[in-house]
Amino acid sequence: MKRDKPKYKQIVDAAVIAIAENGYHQAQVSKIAKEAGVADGTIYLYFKNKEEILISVFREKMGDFVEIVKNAIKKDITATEKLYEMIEGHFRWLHSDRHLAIVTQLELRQSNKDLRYKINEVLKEYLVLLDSILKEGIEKGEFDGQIDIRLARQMVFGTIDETITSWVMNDQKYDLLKLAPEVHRLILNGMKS
Amino acid sequence: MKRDKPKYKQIVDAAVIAIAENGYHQAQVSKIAKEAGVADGTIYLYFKNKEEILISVFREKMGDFVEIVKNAIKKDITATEKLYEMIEGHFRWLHSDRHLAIVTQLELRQSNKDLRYKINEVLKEYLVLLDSILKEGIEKGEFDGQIDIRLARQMVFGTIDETITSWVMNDQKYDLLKLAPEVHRLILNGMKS
Amino acid sequence: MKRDKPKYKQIVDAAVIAIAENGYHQAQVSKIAKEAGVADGTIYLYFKNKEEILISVFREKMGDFVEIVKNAIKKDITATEKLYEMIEGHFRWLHSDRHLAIVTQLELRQSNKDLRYKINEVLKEYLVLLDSILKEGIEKGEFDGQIDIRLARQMVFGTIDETITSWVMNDQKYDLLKLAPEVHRLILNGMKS
Amino acid sequence: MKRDKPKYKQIVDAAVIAIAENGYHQAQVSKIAKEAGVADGTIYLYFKNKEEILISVFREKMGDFVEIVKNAIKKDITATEKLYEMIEGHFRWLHSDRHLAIVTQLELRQSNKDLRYKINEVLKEYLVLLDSILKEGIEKGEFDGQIDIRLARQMVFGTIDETITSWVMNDQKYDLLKLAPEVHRLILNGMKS
DNA sequence: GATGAATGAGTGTTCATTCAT
DNA sequence: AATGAATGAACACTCATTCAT
Repeated sequence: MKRDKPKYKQIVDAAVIAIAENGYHQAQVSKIAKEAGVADGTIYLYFKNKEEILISVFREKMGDFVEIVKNAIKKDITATEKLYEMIEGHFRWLHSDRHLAIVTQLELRQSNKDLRYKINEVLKEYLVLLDSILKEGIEKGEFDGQIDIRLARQMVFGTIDETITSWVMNDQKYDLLKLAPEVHRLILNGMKS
Repeated sequence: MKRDKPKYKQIVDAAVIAIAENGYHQAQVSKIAKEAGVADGTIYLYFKNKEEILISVFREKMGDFVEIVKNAIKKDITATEKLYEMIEGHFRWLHSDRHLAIVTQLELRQSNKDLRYKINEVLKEYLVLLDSILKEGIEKGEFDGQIDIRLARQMVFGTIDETITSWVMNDQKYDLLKLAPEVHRLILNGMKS
Repeated sequence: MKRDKPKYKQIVDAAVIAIAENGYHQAQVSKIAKEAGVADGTIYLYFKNKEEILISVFREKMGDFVEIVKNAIKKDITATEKLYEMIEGHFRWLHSDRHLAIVTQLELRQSNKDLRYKINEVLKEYLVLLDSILKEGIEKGEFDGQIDIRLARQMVFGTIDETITSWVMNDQKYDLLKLAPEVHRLILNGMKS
Repeated sequence: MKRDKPKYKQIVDAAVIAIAENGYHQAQVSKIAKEAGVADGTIYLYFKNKEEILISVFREKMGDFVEIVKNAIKKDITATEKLYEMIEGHFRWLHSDRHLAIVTQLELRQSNKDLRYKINEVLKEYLVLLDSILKEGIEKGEFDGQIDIRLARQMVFGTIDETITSWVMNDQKYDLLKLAPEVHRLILNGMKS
């Protein structure tokens, strides 16, 4: 691997832009290469094939975000607060990179099952962190001890993901970050009056 | 349109099976035609192009389900109960057709952005019903008057969708229907103890 | 298989011309299609892939020749005469098709090992016929009972093949057919005075 | 040219091994360089291009063998005996280098027409020696004065070549050297009883 | 002399759609 | 209405060669 070489990062970043601007199926290797300012063949000095570029996009970018969450979890705060940090961090992560938001929420989902399976592997690291927050909250009595962890995880992730996707499909025209408190509140208290 | 002709339905059903069994990208028009027992060219007497078949799959099948929900809403029950009927109905709908579940949760999401926008148009009818339940619940004081309808809708839909997708990705090996009460409870009360 | 359809033969013949005129590595599928007067995609209705075209070229054309030899062998003539018919038939076969001669003697030998292995399978049918002539000649006392059949076969085939290849490499500028009697004589009597 | 520098020979030897072990089309310049223990670019300090390496392989190795034959011809022996020395020498040459045998009999024949014409230029030196033996034999009355020198040459070379190729294709699993007397006998006396 | 990272031209194959029958 | 043979555009990847160091 040559992940430390500057061209590796250069190509990953170019892939995000090429996919966001042209769409998944129209982001040919030659377009990515052009965007990165390298020759087509150079791509293959850093990636085995096109799929490797795409999985790397997700792994590298998601990795940045997982780091943020990991740091938030280490803090001496309640599970409730950690959950907020996760939601807000997730929103902030994609809010700060319009292209990346389009790629993760819309384009990368068009990939074939093989690639999506690999993407899910990366996603698992995120879901494990979420689970640990949920477990901690239950242990500390902050969250309802009766809840099914798997269902709760699906509610949290499903709500966050759907919120971001809607924001992207609406051309990111409102402020995603401002929604964090209300999403947090809904997840914790539900809709009941 | 020739939606009433028997071959129209025949082709739509064949498309569901072809996609579920071969995957979105491997469900060529010729495979759908073979599954439907017609010639390739015949497809084009009933659909303008391949995209039309796929959008029809979603429209026809989703239509069946929307009818169910519409009937549930007419009943003289509380908004809370209507919400339960919707969740349970959604689960029951996909629980009763394994192929369709695979197609809506996994395969159709690989379609390009254009098709997905069109699918979302169809989905809107469903979301409008969901909104009406939410509004009714707020008016009747069952749901918190402070909630943002859009966010609440995204939580409900995101949670349901993620729950079903997880079930499909786990090869539908547990009983989806049994999860309805807990999902309903989580949405209403949240995770807080 | 669709070997009886006229387009099958049309494509095989086009391949011979395309390869002879452009060389093995420059005979792209698109060139063969153009020569055959069909679209590129049409090729794949009759052949699984490019290699299939090439092996078919050899099989179909070699088949024609093997038939000739089979008929010659049935005749009520001596093994010595049968051997002459084989040599003369081989020369006549390639003499009658300049393009095919170039393809079998020069171009097809550039194919990769896989393809050459398959070509050798076809060639085996020819060598079996040769062996049967040799055995018959030995039994009838026409040929030396001491000779090693395998070596004799290699001498006969090696001599014929080298003679034709030289003729092709010299741009087929002399009369190959006239060499048959002398080649026959050399094989039977050797060089000794 | 830099044929005397140690790296020149080093690269030629590496090419033989790389081609024999990987096949003609899989013997990339980078593989030859690696086998020779030099950088890719270094190859181009000694050879104009890849074709130059391959022609050098044939020239250098064939040259060794031609020397042997030249010495054999100088001896005070009959043309018949010289012919035997040539056959036996040819067999011995390739028998002593398994890699080289694969390269000359199988792999190098996959090269394009251009390269094969150049290889034939090198081969000519060998064929001239063969011709001189044939002429001497005729003059001395050992060989039939009626034979066509060119055809006789093609018989001798074709038989030897086909014999060696068969041996290589059979994974060199029998003793090639033992075949020399019988091949010699066949060429001289033919198959007739 | 030696290196090796970078280059970029070149091609077999698939499949949605058409149209003569 | 129905057929299915024919079409042809579109793209990831390899590898011989170069040249700045």
